[in-house]
Amino acid sequence: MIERYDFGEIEAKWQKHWEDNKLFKTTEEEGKKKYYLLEMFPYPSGKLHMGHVRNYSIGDVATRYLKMNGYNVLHPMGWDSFGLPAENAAIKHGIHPNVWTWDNIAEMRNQLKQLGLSYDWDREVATCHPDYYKWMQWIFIQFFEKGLAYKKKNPVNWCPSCQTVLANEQVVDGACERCATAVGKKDLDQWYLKITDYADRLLTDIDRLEGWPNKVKVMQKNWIGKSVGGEVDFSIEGFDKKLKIFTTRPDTLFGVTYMVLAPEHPYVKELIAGSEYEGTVNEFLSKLQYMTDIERTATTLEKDGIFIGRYAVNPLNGKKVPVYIANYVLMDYGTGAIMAVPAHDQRDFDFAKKYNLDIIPVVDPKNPEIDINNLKEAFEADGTMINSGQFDGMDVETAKEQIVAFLEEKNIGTKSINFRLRDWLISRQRYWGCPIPMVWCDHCGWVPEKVENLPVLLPTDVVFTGKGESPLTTSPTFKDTTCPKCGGKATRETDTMDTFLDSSWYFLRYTDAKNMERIWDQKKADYWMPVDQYIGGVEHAILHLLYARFFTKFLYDIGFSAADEPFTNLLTQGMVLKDGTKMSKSKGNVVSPEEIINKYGADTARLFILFASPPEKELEWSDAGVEGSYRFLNRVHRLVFELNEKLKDVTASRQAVSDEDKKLNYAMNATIKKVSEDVGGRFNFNTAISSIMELVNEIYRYKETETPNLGLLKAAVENLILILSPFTPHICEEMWEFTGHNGTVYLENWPDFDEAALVKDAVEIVIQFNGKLKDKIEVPNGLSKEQLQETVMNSDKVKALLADKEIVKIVAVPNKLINIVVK
RNA sequence: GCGCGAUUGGCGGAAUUGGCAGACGCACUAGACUUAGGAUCUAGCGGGCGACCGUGGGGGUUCAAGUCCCUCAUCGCGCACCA
Repeated sequence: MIERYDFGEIEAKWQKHWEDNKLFKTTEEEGKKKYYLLEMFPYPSGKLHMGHVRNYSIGDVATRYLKMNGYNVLHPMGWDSFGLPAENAAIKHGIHPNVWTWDNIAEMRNQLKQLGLSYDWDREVATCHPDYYKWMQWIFIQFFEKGLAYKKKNPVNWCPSCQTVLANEQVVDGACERCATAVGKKDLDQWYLKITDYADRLLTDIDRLEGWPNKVKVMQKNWIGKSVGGEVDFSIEGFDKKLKIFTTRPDTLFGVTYMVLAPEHPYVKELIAGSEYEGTVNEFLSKLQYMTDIERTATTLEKDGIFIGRYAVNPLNGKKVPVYIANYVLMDYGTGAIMAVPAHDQRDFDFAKKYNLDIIPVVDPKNPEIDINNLKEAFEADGTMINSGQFDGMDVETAKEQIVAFLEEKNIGTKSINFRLRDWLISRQRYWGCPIPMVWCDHCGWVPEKVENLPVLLPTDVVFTGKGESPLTTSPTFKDTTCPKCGGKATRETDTMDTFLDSSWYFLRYTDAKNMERIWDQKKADYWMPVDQYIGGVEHAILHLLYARFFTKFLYDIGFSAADEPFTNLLTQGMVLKDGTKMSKSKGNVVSPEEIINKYGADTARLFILFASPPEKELEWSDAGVEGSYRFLNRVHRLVFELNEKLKDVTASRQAVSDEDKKLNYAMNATIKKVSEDVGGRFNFNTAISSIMELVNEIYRYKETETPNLGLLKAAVENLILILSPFTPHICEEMWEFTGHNGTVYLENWPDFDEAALVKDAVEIVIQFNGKLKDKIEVPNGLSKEQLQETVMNSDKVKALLADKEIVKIVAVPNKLINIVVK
C-alpha cells in the first residue's frame, strides 16, 4: 500500500487474488448454517447498468457479512440469455444470436468481476446453453405427462411488431410489454401450461411469505383474483340449452332485469340464426371485431350492446328478461355470460340507463339519503333484502348463502369460484428460445421427445426474417423427424418457449449447476433450498415471481424440490434515477458504471450506491455524492496509512482507561453493534455506513488527544477495516494486509461488541417543561425514577424555571428524560 | 374507480418500542495551510433579533406525536368493464 489511494492497482490486485485462490467457491458443508443468497440474474444485453450495480452490490454486502458471521453462503450468478434482442441483432446486423449472446456474456461477466462481487463462478448457468435447456425441456415433458401442458386453438394476444404471441401478463394496457405496440387478437394453435390448477395454492400460500414486501403480495393476490360466488342456470325461451352465468352476488338474483352474453359467446350464432335480428346483430359483431384490445377495454369506452330478440327466464321467480350482447362482458372470464342487476352493479346500471331497462332494487340500504326507487347510481354496499320473496329481511351475506343453498337444492345452480388468472400461454414464434420438445405424429398425436434424446438442439441453419412463423420452420433439417412412440414419420414443434420458463427454476439448478446426469442431485438441492434471500427489481413482482412459485410447487409435487415456496425473503430494490427520472438512453441521463469505475473505482461506486438511499427505495444519482464517497475512502486510507508507522509494533487491545479511551471504546463497540444490526437484520446499509463514518471521525479525533492508547487505537482501526469490508472489499483487503495481517478479510470473523463498553458512567438527561425542551444535564447512569427526580429538582436552572409556576405532575423516565407539567 | 405506498432543511436521507427532530453525507459560508486549490484541516449551516415557531393541511389521543387515531390534499406505483 502506498500513500496515495491507488484504487485501480488495489482492485485489480485483489480481484486476481480472490480468483486465483478460488475464494468464493462454495460446497455443501454439513453442520454449518447454510444461507442461499440470490440476486435476479441479468439478461446479457452487453452492458451493465446502474440498476445491476445496485442489485448486485446489495447482495454482495449481505453475502460477505453472512460469510464473516460463519454462514456457508451460496451466492451464484448466471445469464437469462434467451430472448428477443439477440434475434433482433441477428436480423439487423447479421450476427448469429449465439455469437452475439456469448460475446455479451463474456463482456458482462468481466464487468461483474470488476465490481468485486463474491460469486461462485463455477456454478454459472446460461439459459441458452444446451446443458441448461436440456433440463428445461425435461421439465416441460414432466408438465406434459402430468397433463399440465396442452395445445389449444384460441384467440391469442398477438404483437404485430415482435411478430409473436404474448402471455396475458405481457400485455400492459393493451400494448406489448416490450415494444409498446398495440396488441391484436389472432386465432392460433398454442401451447399452454395449466397454472390455473395451482391458482388456489398460489393464492393461499402468499400468506406464508412473511419475508416478502406486502406490496408484492397484494399485487400477486390481485393478479390471481379469486372471486367466490355461484353459477346459475337460466333457460332461454325456445332454446333447449341452459345459459350458465357466474355471479358474485347471488343475493341479487331477484333484481335481474336483463341478461348479457359476451359477443364471442358460442350461443350467440345459434340464438340469432334465421331470426329478424340476425342482420343487425352480425353488423354489431363485425364492428367489435375490428377493435383492438386497447379500444375494447378502455375505461372511457361507452358500454355498447344490442338486444338479440330472445328472453331468458329467471329460475327463482320465473320472470322473463331480455337477452343482450354487449362489449362489457368478456368471454374469457366466468362463463362469458352474466345476469344483470342494474340496481346493485354500476356497469349494469350504466347500461340499463342507456337502453332504458328496468332497475329493480333488492337490497335496502336503510339510509334515508338514498331513494331506493329512484337510484342515482348502483347501490353496491351492504343492506337488507327486499323484493326477494322468502329471502326478504336477510342481510346480504346470509342471503348469498341461503340463495346458493336453495339453487343447489333445486338443482339450478352451484357454489362457484372464479380466478382472474388464466392458463399460461408459452409458445413463441421466435428462434432464440428453448425448443418445445414435442413431436406431432398423425397416428399418435402430440408425443414428447424421448428423454435420452434431449436436448432437442436449436438448429443453426435457419433464416431470420423477423416475420410471421417461427424461424425454426425454415430449417431444412429440424422439422422432419420420426415419432418417438411409433417410429413413423412425424414433425417437430417449431415454436420455442417463453423465456419466463427458463428463469422459473434457475435457482434450483444453481444448487448443482454442472450435473450432466440429472437435473440436480437431490441432496444438494435439498441442502440449499429454499433461497433465503432473493433480491431484484419490483418489476418482476407478478410475472417472474409468480411463475417461479408455480414451477417450484410443481417440482415439489413431482418430488424434485424439498421446498414448495422458492424464496423465503424477498427484497425489491428501488430504481436508480437521475434528475428525478429513470435513467434511459432517450432521456440522455444515463451514467455508465464503467465510467464511474474507471474514474473512482468499484469500491466508491458500491459505497455511494449503498449509502445514498435504503435499498428498497429509489436512489437519486448524484455526481457530488459519488465524490463524497470517494473522499471518505481516501480519508480512511489516509488514516490507516498515517497511523501504521505508530501502530505496526503495537498489539491491539480493548483496554480503556481514560475518559477519552472510554469514548473511543464506546464508539467502536456501538458501531460494531449498529452495523451488525443494520446489515444482518434490516438491510439498512445507508445507516450502517453513516455510523462507520462517525467512527472514522471519532478515531481522527481520538488520535489527536494528548495520550492516545495505542493498543486501543489499533483495535479501533482493525475493527473499522473489518466492518467496512463487506461494503468496499478491495480497499479493506489492502489495508488489512498493510496493517500486518496474512490472508483475506473475507475469511475473518465478524467482530464482537462488548456490552460492558456500551454502558456509560454518565448519561444525559433531557429536562422538559410541558413536553418542551428546557435543559440537559449529566447524571450518573442507572438512577432510579426517584433519584433522577430529586437530582433534577435540585438543579439551579430548574429551580429558576419553576419560580412562579405550580407543578401539576412529574414524569421521569430513567436514563432518558424528565417532563415537568406546570401551570 | 379500487388497492398499495409516500410527503421531514437548499438536496439525498436519519430518528428501531411514542421520549432531545434534522444523525451521516452533499451543497453552501467563513477561516487556516498554500505559488495555487477542485487536496486537506477548523468552524458555521431549519426559520426568527428574540420569547418562540417548525416533520404536506386541519382536527384528536397523550405528561410527551415525524411516530398512534380521524380527515383532507398532493405525488408515485399496481390493477382496472373480472360480473
